[in-house]
Amino acid sequence: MSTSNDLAPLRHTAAHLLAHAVVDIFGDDVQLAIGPAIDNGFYYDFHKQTPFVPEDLPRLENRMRELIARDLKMQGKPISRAEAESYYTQRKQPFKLDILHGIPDGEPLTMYAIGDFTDLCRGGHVDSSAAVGAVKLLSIAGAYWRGDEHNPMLQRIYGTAFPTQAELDAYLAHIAEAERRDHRKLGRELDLFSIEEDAGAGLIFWHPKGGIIRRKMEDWLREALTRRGYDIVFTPHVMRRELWNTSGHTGFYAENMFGPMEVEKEQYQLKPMNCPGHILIYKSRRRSYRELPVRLAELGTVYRYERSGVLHGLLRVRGFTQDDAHIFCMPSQIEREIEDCVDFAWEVLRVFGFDSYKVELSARDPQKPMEYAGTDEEWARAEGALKNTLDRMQVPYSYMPGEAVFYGPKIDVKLVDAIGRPWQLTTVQFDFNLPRRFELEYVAEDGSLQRPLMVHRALWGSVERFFGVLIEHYAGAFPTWLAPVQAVVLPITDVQVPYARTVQAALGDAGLRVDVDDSNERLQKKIRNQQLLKVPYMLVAGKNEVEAGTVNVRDRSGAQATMAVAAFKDKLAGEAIARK
RNA sequence: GCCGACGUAGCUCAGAGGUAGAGCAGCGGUUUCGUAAACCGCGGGUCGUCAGUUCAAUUCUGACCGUCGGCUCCA
Repeated sequence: MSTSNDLAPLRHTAAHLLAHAVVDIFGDDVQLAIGPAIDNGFYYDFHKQTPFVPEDLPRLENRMRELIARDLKMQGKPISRAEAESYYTQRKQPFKLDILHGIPDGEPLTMYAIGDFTDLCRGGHVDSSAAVGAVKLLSIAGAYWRGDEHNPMLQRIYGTAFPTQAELDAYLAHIAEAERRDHRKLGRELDLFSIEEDAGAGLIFWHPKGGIIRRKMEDWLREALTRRGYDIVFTPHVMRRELWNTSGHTGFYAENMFGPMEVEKEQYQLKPMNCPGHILIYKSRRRSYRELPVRLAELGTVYRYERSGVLHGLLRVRGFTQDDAHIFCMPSQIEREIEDCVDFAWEVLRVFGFDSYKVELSARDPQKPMEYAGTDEEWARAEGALKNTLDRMQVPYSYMPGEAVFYGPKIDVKLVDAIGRPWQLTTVQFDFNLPRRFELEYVAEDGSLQRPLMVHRALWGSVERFFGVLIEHYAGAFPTWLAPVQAVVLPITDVQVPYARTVQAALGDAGLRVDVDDSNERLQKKIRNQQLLKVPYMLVAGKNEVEAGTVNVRDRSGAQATMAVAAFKDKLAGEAIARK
């Protein structure tokens, strides 16, 4: 299949055809803004007195198909700045004029014409409308001019285009698959979690089945943390606001914090981050170089104010638990620590069934050193440490200058899920800011006081978000070790219920999570119900099985095998231990 | 927060200015059944919340709460 890069010219042309269709149908009511190709298609922004309605999309789409069928040629013509200026002034197109004014003097300008539609455009088109092939308009949305909320709100129409209908259909099927996996839908259907209007937006309730999965995830994490030399800590959810003044969060992070609360005339603050808490533990006594690195880990629940419009299921919430850790170490130790963080990230990928990832190294913008905390030397050394580590581990990565946060450079790992979507979860960040603000130190070998390096690191990012990603990655069909119910015994008639109970007890004694479906339903219905709940194994128990002391095991794919109860117990326990 | 759409039973959804319906789920019963939906019956909604208009509102208007698609891809 073509990549989005190859498709950009085709989609850019499709955007022009969309604008053509909009002008055809709505005429002078619209002003044109901008219409680029994007990763999965294209959009065009318009300013229009009355908003587009969903019924407009098929009309516009049909019009676009007519234009495509006419095989219109795309023709570019150079134009002078003055000509462009008067062209758009005459036609009362303020956004086009704004674009024009943003183009540096001396750059050549081109007008691209296709059919009756002419647009100031940088170019990058296919030659004719016929090459656009198959189009589909997907949605209408509001978007600020130039993405700035102080600017007018425009009407954006999103669409996509492919050379052939078959490729378009494949893409639409992919979208449908993503909808099928939507963690919000599966979360309800599988009774994993909910968000309760009575409690407030962006706050997650973990139901018993979601709770089992979370506990299994956390059990694994705590084991891994311990194995890798982290110390697990717990810190308060509310701390004096003065602490957040010291850390600087009341300044640079104020936008994302819940408001202060007053207790006995003292201001307190719900924590948006765990770092100050860990720093207080570090500072609680004098530290020696002998005990470094200090690695403090916490499943730390934080609360952040997110604007109502950006909340999204488990992926964007207002209260969540970070799998957070802070590493305090000497410069000589830093590369080993970074390496372990990256290696830890690999372990996460492996354990949770991801086999693809991308790594980004975010550095500061060399043009604006003043906008960052920390000295040039610190930045050079930290970026060097990150680079060296990745190179030594032979990890391919993208170097992203200007993408670092103000307090230090970082490595981000984006994992790629079962249907190819990237998710940014793991982050490993240097912090030059907090050690200085809190005056962190340790006693060096020569007795002098030195400032430790501090690294923030999260693997899942947050338990909630990672859970959401896992639900979609597995499409709700969790591997045995995570599945809330690992097997369900299905007695065919009431007569087998006592036997089903003994099977349940035998497996339960081995620490396995097993239910019995003793409902008054036929076997077909029980199977259907459990299939919808995505239980890994169904154990059918009828007359034959009772007599033989076996169960007929049906897995989620529908495959069947009869085996002794003890044999199934070993199989299931083996999978649980192997985290399959 | 902003633009647009939406909010009717647990879920999916229909409906109309004169106080509501289906399927599934639930409950009761019949059936005792071999690998993705047996049959009969019953209960369940102050139609998101609060105001306003009206003889009358769940339906119209407004505010609020919440959900969904977007608001960083730059001629």
